[in-house]
Amino acid sequence: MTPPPVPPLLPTGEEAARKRVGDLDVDLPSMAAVSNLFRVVNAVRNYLERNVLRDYNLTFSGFTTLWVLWVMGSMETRHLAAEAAVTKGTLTGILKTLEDRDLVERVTPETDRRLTLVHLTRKGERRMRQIYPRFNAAEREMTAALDQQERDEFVATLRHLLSAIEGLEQGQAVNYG
Amino acid sequence: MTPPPVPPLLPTGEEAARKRVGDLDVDLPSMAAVSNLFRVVNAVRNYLERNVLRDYNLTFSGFTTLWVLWVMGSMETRHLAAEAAVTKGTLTGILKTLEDRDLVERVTPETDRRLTLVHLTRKGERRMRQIYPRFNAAEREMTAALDQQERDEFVATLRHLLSAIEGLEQGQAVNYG
DNA sequence: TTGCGTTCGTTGGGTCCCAAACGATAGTAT
DNA sequence: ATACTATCGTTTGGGACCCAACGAACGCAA
Repeated sequence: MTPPPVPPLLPTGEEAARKRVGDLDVDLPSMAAVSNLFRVVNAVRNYLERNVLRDYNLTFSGFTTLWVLWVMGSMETRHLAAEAAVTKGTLTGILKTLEDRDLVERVTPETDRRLTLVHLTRKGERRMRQIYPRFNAAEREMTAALDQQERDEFVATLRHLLSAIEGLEQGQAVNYG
Repeated sequence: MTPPPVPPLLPTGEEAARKRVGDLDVDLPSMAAVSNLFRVVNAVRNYLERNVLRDYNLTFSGFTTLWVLWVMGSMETRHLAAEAAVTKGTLTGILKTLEDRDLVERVTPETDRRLTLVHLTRKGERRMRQIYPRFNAAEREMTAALDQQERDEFVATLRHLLSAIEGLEQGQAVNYG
């Protein structure tokens, strides 16, 4: 375990980026916002997967899907996909995995045989009651560095961004359908 | 194209979540921070992929990889993986795709045949000069809703979160290696 | 009732993603 | 020289992800 011969590369590469694109007409603040956003999300997802979800053999997407069902109740596939922010095709695979583990069930209603109603099994609900407290505790650990005001402003900005981007997508909407 | 018979579900499900977990001892603000963070990133990634990257047949990961090479110059696989925030194994696949498209090259240096040095081809560099202005323009569109102060505070909070999470991971570090 | 367009969830193909195991290479201590 | 050990990038296996194409089921009009 010898120390590396050279100092580690800049973690974010931001300084290098500023120099490289300096001659182009680049908006650096928006670059910083987007690239740091992705860094944070990677860190958050990895932290949750490695410290919580791993113990229950669940992926982040699997957890999200179970969470939506737990919070909002049984729902049809396309709505579930929209809530979990994945396409219907992706959700098919996720549900297959969860169904193999007996955490969810798929039912075709007789009133319209095109549909599929998804709901949590008993086991799925029990599992969520175990996991969620730990998941939320990890969320709290990660955001503990922010005081109340900074955290509230952060959430407000996230909502602000979300509605702005949805506005940009008008007419060519992301449909997850 | 008939309108849906019922109003769309709450996009974030936050209200429903508050009711569902109300009896548990849950930290709602951190839940809001994390879940909105993921929503925003999904929206940002989708917007960039559909409006910019798609025209060049590039995935988000492929673009990120090219961007790091473009900005920071040729580098060895493990460093590139760390910069792009993926594991070495993942990067192997990404590089295979990019190499098939003649955008990057892999070279084994004679001084140490365990290593692989990755660099952009001429075509790869030309491609980046085409794409990046459009990519950055899209970044600017998405963050245009934020005034300068809000944007700066947002970036500061992102950095704050990043270092906090890295602190939590001490000793069981994520090392993309 | 027989078409015909629409709306479902699923499938297939290509890519990405991680963790773990692996083979090749290099360094080091006998 | 010869093991031992550490360090590379790659491979493997399970899963997630999108898009586009699809078949089954539905609804409505001719």
